[in-house]
Amino acid sequence: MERKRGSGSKHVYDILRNEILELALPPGSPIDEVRLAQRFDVSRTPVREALVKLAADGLVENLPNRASMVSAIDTLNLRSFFDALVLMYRVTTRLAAQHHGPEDLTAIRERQAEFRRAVERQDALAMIATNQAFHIAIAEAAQNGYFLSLFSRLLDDGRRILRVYFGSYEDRLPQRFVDEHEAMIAAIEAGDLEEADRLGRAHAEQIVDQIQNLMTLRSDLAIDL
Amino acid sequence: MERKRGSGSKHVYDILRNEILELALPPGSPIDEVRLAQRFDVSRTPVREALVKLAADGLVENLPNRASMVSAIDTLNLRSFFDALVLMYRVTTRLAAQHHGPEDLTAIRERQAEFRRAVERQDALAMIATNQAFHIAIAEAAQNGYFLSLFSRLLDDGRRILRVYFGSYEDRLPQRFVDEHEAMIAAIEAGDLEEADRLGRAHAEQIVDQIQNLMTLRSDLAIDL
DNA sequence: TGTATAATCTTTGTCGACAAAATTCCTGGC
DNA sequence: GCCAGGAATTTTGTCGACAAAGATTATACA
Repeated sequence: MERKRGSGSKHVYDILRNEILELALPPGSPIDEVRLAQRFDVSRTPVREALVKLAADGLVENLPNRASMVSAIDTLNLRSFFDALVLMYRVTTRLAAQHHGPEDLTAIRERQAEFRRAVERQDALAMIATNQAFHIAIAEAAQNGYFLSLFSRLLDDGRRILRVYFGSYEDRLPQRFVDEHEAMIAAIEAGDLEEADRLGRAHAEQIVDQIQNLMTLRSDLAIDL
Repeated sequence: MERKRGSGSKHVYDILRNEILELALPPGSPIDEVRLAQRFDVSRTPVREALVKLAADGLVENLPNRASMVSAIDTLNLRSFFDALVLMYRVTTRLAAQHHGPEDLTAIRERQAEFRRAVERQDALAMIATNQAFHIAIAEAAQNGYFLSLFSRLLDDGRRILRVYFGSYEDRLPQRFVDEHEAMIAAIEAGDLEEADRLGRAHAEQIVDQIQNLMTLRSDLAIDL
């Protein structure tokens, strides 16, 4: 099984990235380059390249002369995270209303249909994933690479935060999200910037409130905000 | 001249990054790994690691099986850049007013003093650098890593854009900037969120307008907005 | 002469190896 | 029994080398 030249590093990067986001590699766990090299049947060089990229993404920390570690969640400041998340929800929805093209809308609607199906069959993991894809589609319609990259990073961090604090995902995203998504699509299609902004903000703040409520309920896991 | 173990990659990264931002390496120019390795008297391994990091910063593009290139400016969307820049000016100034500590203010004031001196002696390059440092200090006072990293990237891109379009820096930042900076400091110190936001926005939009004015004047260099 | 094809050269992606740094384990002393 | 110091092991950072992919040059043919 020969792999194509140049794909080694990317392959390792993709797999590792996914395992970190899925918490198969828990935060704080050390990363052994040699073991990874054996596992993927490559040398240490592409493994190290993948680790450098993951460090740039903020998913691993690269201590000098020491083993790399999956970046810990407690280094994430939750207040910063919520502030940035709300702002990016707002601005991507607003700019999508301003700059979207017709093909953007079809992509957004497809993601929304997938999200709706996940909600209907009460598949919590799929809800997280499809909700994320829905908002990434909106961010792509906003046609601003700066906001897209920050938003992507925020949603990735959010996945890890949710899984760390509410590991089992027993809490389901409500039907209400489906309706809010529909309203956002309508505002984007209508090109109503203010309404899109308002909906994005309300949607984001509802998510933040929900997370914070769960956190106060589980005060044993509480961390300083 | 033995260099310390582990510093090789970082050394190459720092030098290259600075040369890219200073346009000593112009956008679009190819990067030869072997030549860099010889120049820095290291092997290709740390050079490649530095290039991967720079690619993550968006400063170089890494084409598979082809030479890496300094990322071209025309891939930057100026509208996106301006949108993101204005928003980050606003939000960092606002959050600095909300979350700053006393040591943040002294750091901000130091940067402002350096900026004032640069304006007084009409040192254009120093103006750019100290103005950037001033706003980074504000962003650090805002205590939000997400916004800080995006803002840093935006200011770096801004340096390259300015140098590409107005290579000689003959245009000087006006005294007015010094006064606006003072007003921002006062609002931050007073904890006046709305005023800080308003000043940040006005400051940013003035900068954007100034750049756009220069661009229309030099329509020969005009690109699509 | 211009173009397509083949041979050659250059440059990247990957590998195994080695040395430095860190970690672990062992030994000796209290 | 516990701690300190040092040896041995493990793991990282760097290196030189080789093969594959791309770029370049040379060649054959129309």
